[in-house]
Amino acid sequence: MIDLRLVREEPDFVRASQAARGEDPGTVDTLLAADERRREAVGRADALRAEQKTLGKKVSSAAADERPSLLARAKELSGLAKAAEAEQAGADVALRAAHLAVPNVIEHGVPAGGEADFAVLTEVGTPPQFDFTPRDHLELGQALGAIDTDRGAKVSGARFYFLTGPGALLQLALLNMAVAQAVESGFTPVITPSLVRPEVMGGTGFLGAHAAEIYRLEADDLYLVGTSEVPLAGLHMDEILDLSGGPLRYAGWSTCYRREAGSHGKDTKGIIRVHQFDKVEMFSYCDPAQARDEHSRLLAWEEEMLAKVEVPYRVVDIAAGDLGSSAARKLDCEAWIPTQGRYRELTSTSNCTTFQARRLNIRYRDAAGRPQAAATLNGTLATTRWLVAILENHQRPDGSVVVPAALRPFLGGREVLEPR
RNA sequence: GGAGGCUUCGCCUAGUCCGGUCUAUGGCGCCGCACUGCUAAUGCGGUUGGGGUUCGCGCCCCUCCCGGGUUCAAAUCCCGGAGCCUCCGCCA
Repeated sequence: MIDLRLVREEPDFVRASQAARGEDPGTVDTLLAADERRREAVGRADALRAEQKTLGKKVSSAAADERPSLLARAKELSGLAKAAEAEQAGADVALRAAHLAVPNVIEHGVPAGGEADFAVLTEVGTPPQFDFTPRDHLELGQALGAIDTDRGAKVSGARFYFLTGPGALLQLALLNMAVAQAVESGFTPVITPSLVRPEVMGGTGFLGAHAAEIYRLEADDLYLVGTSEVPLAGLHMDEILDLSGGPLRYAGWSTCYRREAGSHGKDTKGIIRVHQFDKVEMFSYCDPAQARDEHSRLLAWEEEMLAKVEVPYRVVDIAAGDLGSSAARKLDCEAWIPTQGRYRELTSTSNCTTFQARRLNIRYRDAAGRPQAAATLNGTLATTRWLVAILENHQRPDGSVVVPAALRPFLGGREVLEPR
């Protein structure tokens, strides 16, 4: 939810954000009207309740002969107050709905437009030139005995896989390296639940337009998370945090589940787009005034990881229409995938400002000691998909794969993965 | 799966049987002031959160896990739900 004060005081600012997202600026006016109606309703109900309360108190102390008339008045007021309360409840519901319908206000500088309108901020490294025909990650993975998608499909269906032998070890090495970096950088490592309650999933903003992406366990009314951002955001739900010592930073390790509804036919081969994968995710709670700086730091930590695996990548500024409801700005790092001849997303860091925190009731005390909505941010440190970039970029003519130096300590010192 | 207990203003806690003066008790912590020639002790005062209104002081409403109900009136009575804990059973 966005800040209602901002909507009241600078509606044009919010309308402009909606326009950049390609969404209806009219939702802002709907919200303003709902806000106005609610405040009127609250005023009426409060006044009636106050009157009813004082009268009710008189009843207990009234003389016997005054009681009947007092009770009659009280009863009448009670009815009026109930009606006003019902009206207020209706106005509350309407406001909430209008409030939830407005996505986060974009950060200044975010490119307007849709999926194709991203801006490339930087490119790092150069795509490798092979003097042989490079193999794709699946071919490499199969030869190494690292990836088994056939049996993944047999056991669980399309978009499932087994990581075996060196594949399993490589993923563990990568994720462990991510955790090690996070801990060194001051993050608290966390292994999170993968199933969350509806209010947590909803609070993070995932039950809106992308609800079809999410697995739901109907028998238990729980959702499988698509990222540990969800449980990490829920971690401090309904709490008032002490941020006086700087941001609270967590590095979550979890398995992630995605239905990939609507992506039929895309990336059907290998492990680029799968229903289940593992991820180490950074999550930060901070003072909203520091959120922009924190976003830069998260990006820097992502780039540090990408440097360690030695793959060429670029950083893109995602356009407003492609942000998702919670993010004010989203920066993706995309790695070069040789056999596709293009860059693919490996990391994504979002500044959600106070949007998620308002929904989840996560606050901190400002300098004056007043509770205020905190800012939340997240960013990827490593995922299963990284194996694709590592395998393809570091392959050699014989199908072996060189392990990036930084990763070797996490792989028992192995320098090369050899085909079986 | 079965049985029982618990949930109160940051933390702990009184109050719930028997509805109104609960405008919720006390302790810890925190803040302010006073005092003692030190920031220690002591005393006094303040300290839930949300909302409405106001230039402001302030005033008002809501808030005793959540949602309904009874009543002029609910922390308190009734119904439903959630979470936590204990024990039994089952499984690992």
